Amino acid sequence: MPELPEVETVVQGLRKVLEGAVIEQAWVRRPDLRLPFPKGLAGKLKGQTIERIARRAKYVLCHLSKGQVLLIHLGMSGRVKLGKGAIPEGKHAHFVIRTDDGNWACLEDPRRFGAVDLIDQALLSSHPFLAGLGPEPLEKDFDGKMLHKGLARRKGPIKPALMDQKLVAGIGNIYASEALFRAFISPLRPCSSLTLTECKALVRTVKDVLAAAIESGGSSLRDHVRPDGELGYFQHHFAVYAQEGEACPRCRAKARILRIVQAGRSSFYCKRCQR
DNA sequence: CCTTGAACCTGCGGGC
DNA sequence: TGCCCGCAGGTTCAAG
Repeated sequence: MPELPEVETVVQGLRKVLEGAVIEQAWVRRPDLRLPFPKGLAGKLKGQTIERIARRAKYVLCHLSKGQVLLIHLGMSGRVKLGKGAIPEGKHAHFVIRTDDGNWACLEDPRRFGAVDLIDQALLSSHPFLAGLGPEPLEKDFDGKMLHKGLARRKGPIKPALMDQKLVAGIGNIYASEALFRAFISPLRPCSSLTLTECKALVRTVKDVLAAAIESGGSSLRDHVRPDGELGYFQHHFAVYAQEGEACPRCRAKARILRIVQAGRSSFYCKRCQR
């Protein structure tokens, strides 16, 4: 499910219910996600207060009272559900915590590309998942100048580069296509050919599309629901993603949305509007 | 270094 | 109905 907007939506949902609560019990049902669960995780979580929940790129970071951080990555198909009362038993309910006020949070992940780790706060930024991540796209340090410099000596096309978490962290397959469409830039354009003006425009559209998606509660495709069970609805605003064969929303009937494969992922664009 | 492609795993929808 | 194929929001590792 999750690119930055979806993860941000998850974080916002979890905050309301979990921040300030004490973990009364935790269960690891199936430990073999992409990264094996840390040994003794359930026991280590028991009794800790969830002080603050944050996001870095596509990672959920639950800061705990003993100076530790519970890191959650949702992979491709992960979701977090919240509830009260009976603990969920589903086949893909791999990890559950229950708080002292009777709420539970459950990580479900059919494809098991997700990961959970528990790390000391002091070691957070050097954790293998987080070290080397580029700037947050919604922060000020992601700007046209920085992007232009970052692209200057890259060889390949812009679209896979936008998804490179070392360049800028949090953009995935949906929002890369959407941001490029809004900036009228072809996904095939060589990175080094983008002018500073185009980089500024692209930074603007990346920020705009991510902010708009967060505002809409993220995109609900196959798996993604918000922790409260509500659906995000940004998928109804896709201009190009998964719109192959549809009329381009900008030039209308004059061109249809194309699907191509780049670095093994689908890209969607309008050949007429994006140069 | 940099880039691409395959691999990880399950589920769903389409075509036959 | 059932089977086979392609496809899916991410990351990482090997190979070129």
